[in-house]
Amino acid sequence: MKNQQIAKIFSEIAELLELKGENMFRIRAYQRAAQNLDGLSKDVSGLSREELESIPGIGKDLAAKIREYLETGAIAKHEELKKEIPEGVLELLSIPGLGPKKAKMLHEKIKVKSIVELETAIRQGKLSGLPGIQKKTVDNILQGIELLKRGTERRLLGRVLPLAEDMVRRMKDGAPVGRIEVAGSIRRWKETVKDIDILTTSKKPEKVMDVFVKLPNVSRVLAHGETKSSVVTEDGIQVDLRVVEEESFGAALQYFTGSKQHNIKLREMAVRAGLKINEYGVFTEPGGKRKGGREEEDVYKALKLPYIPPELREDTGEIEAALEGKLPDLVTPDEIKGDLHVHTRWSDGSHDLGTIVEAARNKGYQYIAITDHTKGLGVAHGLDEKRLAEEMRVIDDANAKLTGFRILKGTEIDIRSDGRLDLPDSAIAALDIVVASIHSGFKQTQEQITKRILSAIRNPFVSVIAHPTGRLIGEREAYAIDMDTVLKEAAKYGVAMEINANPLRLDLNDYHIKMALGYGVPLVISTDTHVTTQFDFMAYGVSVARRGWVEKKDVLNALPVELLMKRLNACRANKAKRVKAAS
DNA sequence: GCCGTTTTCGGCCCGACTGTTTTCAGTCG
Repeated sequence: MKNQQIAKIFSEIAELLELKGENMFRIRAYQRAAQNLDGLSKDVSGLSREELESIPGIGKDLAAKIREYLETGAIAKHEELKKEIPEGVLELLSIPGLGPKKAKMLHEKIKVKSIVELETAIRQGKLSGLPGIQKKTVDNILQGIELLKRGTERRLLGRVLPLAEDMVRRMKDGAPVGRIEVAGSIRRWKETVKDIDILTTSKKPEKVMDVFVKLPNVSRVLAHGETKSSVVTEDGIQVDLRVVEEESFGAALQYFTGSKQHNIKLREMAVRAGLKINEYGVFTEPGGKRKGGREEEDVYKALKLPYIPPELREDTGEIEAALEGKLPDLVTPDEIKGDLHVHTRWSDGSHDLGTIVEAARNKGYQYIAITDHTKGLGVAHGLDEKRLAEEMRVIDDANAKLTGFRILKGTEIDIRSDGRLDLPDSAIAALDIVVASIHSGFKQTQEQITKRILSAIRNPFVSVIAHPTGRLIGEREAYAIDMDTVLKEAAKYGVAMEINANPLRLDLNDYHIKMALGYGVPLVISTDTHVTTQFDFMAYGVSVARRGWVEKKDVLNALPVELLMKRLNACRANKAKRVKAAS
């Protein structure tokens, strides 16, 4: 798909125009178009001129530019701008606190063309005497450069969420706060986040702010105001705190949860309905009469919309669905009845069966599937045919002593680099569930990888494909997989795709999940637990599922155990029939 | 540059904090 490439060029054009000081609405038009292209599920290369222009934010001119790129591989306007403004000047915009106006001025007055050059210029004192720049501004730029060097990349939700919750706890303990909640992309459960947004109410805002900027893990205070403060923690994460009145808490929570695009669309709707929405509430316009804002629902109600859960607020069709009364009834954590991907000490897990079962029962589950690795994974003490059979006998014994809980007999079978499974069919035929996944040959071509997964899907006993892209967020790229082909095949055979709940994996991701639902592929949400505490990863898995518009009916492990077994057996029967028909 | 059941022209989401200013521009979210 060329969408992302074109989106990138559009946003670069926007930045270049900013540096030129062009009309800001024109700049916004490019930014908006870039965002919409980035989130578009259809490939633009197949679209006609009319279809292009029907994309929100794309008009005659930008449609022509998209076609220009598709035909020539470049956009003339973009190339011209790049000639005018050296590439390094763009990089100045990435310095926090330094925007287009100052970057432009620095480039024009002292010919700075990169961050390195800017640093040198500062050390040589070349910035003194420039209009609007005094010592404080110079200090801020230097600190901004430091911040940038320490890494401003997006961080794993699984790392940041616990930090955010910890800060909320400390604020509750040490400051006179009323309602307090984490907002921003954390609340939308985005897989990676840039900063932490916390929102609270208080009768003594100044006191709250004083406590906040002095929290023990704060290393720098960026802003310290009456209602808004920003700090950077020792880990280099920015945390913003806002204090609002009780009557505004809902509106503020809605506002600071975002996404930006979602909110802009709501506000545009509000303007058309003669209303004004800001972080303090919903107001009539003109007149300014308050129509609500204490609760988040007030905002949606004012626009005659049902409540839209945070995970859906990405402006990817949720507002349109809400208008039509077609919002999904999203799956919830307490609808999950069991975990279908769990390891024990038999392979690379940390606990014996008893400990794992006890932890699962404490989570309130009705069942788990034990899915230890197979022999191909030597490092994980993978099981051969004989040990797998032994493990299954142990599980049978354990089941005989359990009431109200069932251990499903399973395995996470390795899909070898040649595409064959790691154990013969005879070894896995009697299992309740077979989860297949790739652990080697990540560098293979898309054709090879896809072929391996397809052959696993067609195996008569495989019922789930685990962590289907193999990515480790921020550490390892997904392998080259033709997801479209894989999902179609999975739908055909009734094989489920896993949403791996480990915050480092989270694949399928929200985008692929939507694709899977479109093809009618069954889903499972599993934690891939190796240590009992990892059962708690389920919250991440369910949230990604929700971001992918998943309902309870789409999730196999939201079924009670009898129905789950029925589905798994039906999948096998279906495969057997297909194999017979083919022969 | 986009967009329209007020408009094909004239709007375009909205507010807080900082620093350098004597009333506001720049930046951010």
